[in-house]
Amino acid sequence: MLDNNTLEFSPLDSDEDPIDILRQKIRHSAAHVMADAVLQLFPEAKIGIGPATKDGFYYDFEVSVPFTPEDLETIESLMKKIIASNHSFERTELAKNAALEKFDNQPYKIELIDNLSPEVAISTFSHGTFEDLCQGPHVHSTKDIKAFKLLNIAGAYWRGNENNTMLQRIYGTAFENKEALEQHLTNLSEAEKRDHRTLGKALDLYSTHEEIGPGLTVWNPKGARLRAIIEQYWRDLHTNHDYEPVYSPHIGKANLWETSGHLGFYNENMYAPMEIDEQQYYLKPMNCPFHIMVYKSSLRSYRELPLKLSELGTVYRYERSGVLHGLMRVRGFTQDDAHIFCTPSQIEDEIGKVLDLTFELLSAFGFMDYSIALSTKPEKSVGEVEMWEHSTNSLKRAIESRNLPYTIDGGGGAFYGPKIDINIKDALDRDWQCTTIQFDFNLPERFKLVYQDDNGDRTQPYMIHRAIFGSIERFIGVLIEHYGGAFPVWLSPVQAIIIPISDRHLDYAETVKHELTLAGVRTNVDSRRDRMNAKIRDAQMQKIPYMIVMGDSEEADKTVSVRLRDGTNLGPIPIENLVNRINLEVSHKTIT
RNA sequence: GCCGGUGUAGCUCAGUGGUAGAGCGGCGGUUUCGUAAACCGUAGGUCAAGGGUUCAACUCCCUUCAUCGGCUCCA
Repeated sequence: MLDNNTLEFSPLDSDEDPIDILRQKIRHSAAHVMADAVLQLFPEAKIGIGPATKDGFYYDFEVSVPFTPEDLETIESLMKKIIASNHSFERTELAKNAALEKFDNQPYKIELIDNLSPEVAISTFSHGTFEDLCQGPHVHSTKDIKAFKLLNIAGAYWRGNENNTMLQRIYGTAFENKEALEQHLTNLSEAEKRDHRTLGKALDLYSTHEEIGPGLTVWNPKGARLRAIIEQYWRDLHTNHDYEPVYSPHIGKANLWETSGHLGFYNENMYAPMEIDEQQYYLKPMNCPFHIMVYKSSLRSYRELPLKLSELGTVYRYERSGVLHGLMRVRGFTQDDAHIFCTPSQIEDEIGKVLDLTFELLSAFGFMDYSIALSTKPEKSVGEVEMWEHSTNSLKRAIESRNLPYTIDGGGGAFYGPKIDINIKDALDRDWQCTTIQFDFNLPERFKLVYQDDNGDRTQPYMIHRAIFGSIERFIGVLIEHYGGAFPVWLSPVQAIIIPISDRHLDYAETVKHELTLAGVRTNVDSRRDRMNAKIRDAQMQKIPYMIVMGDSEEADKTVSVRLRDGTNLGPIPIENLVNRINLEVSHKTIT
């Protein structure tokens, strides 16, 4: 059994880098200055906590009237004054009683002090007239906060618990100099431009409708094309890796979900049942019970194992309205799901194969940076201790045999089994949760799964859930943001747009289109009565990789003039050369 | 779900207690053009929905819906 306590270590930390340590100090100090300013402007405010974060800082306040954007400006100018006053940050250590007394009109601080472990020295940091319970560290003086900006206001529950009071949180960011702040603000607006919700609309990929309902997506033709390409590649790859595709329905009877236990432990995320012929049916939140039924459709022999059943299965889960977000968090989505049924001796090898498949699949889409986390047995769990140990070790060995760096989330596994989660890092260095590989000791037991082993005995198989994209919707959302909408050629819904210079080139344009289409290129003729320049601009904004311009000379020479979306003009080339070039990029899945 | 913001034409947005505007897009026409926006004309809106206040509401108030920023980075 893995020891949760000793093996635990925290994910790769920013604390190593001196600039990050400095920023942390600056930001934490800025948070103090902000609390100082807020208390000066709103003396009756109660202060919560004010930590530095990955990109900035925040502070939580209880105020009778929520802050307005104008308040933010006022607070910001007062902060500037405080910073300019060049107050030094002073640390004071004090006894618990003294601390309680000092903060006796700050109930949240009192709560924090009461919860501090007795071994920790209680300290405060002060600058000017403001003093805050804090273990530091801070910069020397307020003037070391060289550049900051308040960003937004949000509600936040005290300690993140929705049973607690809702406080008003002000977010801001701070840097060691103006340039770094400017750079950060530029990055923020860059991220905004890449927002998949904006691009999804601009590129006409998908849409959502009030009439349909929140968290439910319809794919417009271009998005559907992209999705179909992704799914086709996924299917082909899975076939090559010995997965058997299956299909399952969207609803199933109540007793199925009772047996699986979902009605018990997953009820909150399931939609209300519908009654059909006096039977209750539920919309599926997961595919596993159906795949289990496929498994159970015949008595399995050990010779059939591992049995790997795969499906792009659409599931529906209730998500609280406030957490829905574009394609990233929705109520109806498609998992690239598979369930592996195997013998104990096969698990390590199978986990390894899933890892290999994962990296093969994700790298094809240009994701090369991963962070891997292994989650071990939580306090409350089902399944034999030996199974946990065997599985956890096999997960660990599979990762280590591939020399992959990983972290361990001690006790972070599901109650039914240990798991590996893999996040991908996108072009803006943001992490996205995709892949999960999970053991399940619960369902084989509940559904009484067996196989006939080589002694003729009936034995319970191991079962592994795994999804590599996680959700197709979210994965496409990530793809959109990663590429800023300029997809690699193999994924581009429209790979080439044909732009005739004038109407008299339309026939030749159609000929070229025909040839390209025959060669498998997704292309269209822009036959609108518009000038070439306008068509090019349009194609640029649609981020179409190839713009094929043609006029008299191309028609005469049977060539095409090719412009790439980065502005490069390849000049006139034979159609065949273009086709070869595109096909090469498609078959290599070249990232452009 | 909760706190706050937003909702005006297909899209992006302006607007006022006296019943609505631009640009782009669409459509019609003129132009036939050489690598990021030709020109002219024209149609299109119960100002998210419902209720209330008012002589009068897109504007003020309430409710609902949708959407955006957040809601365990822990002194």
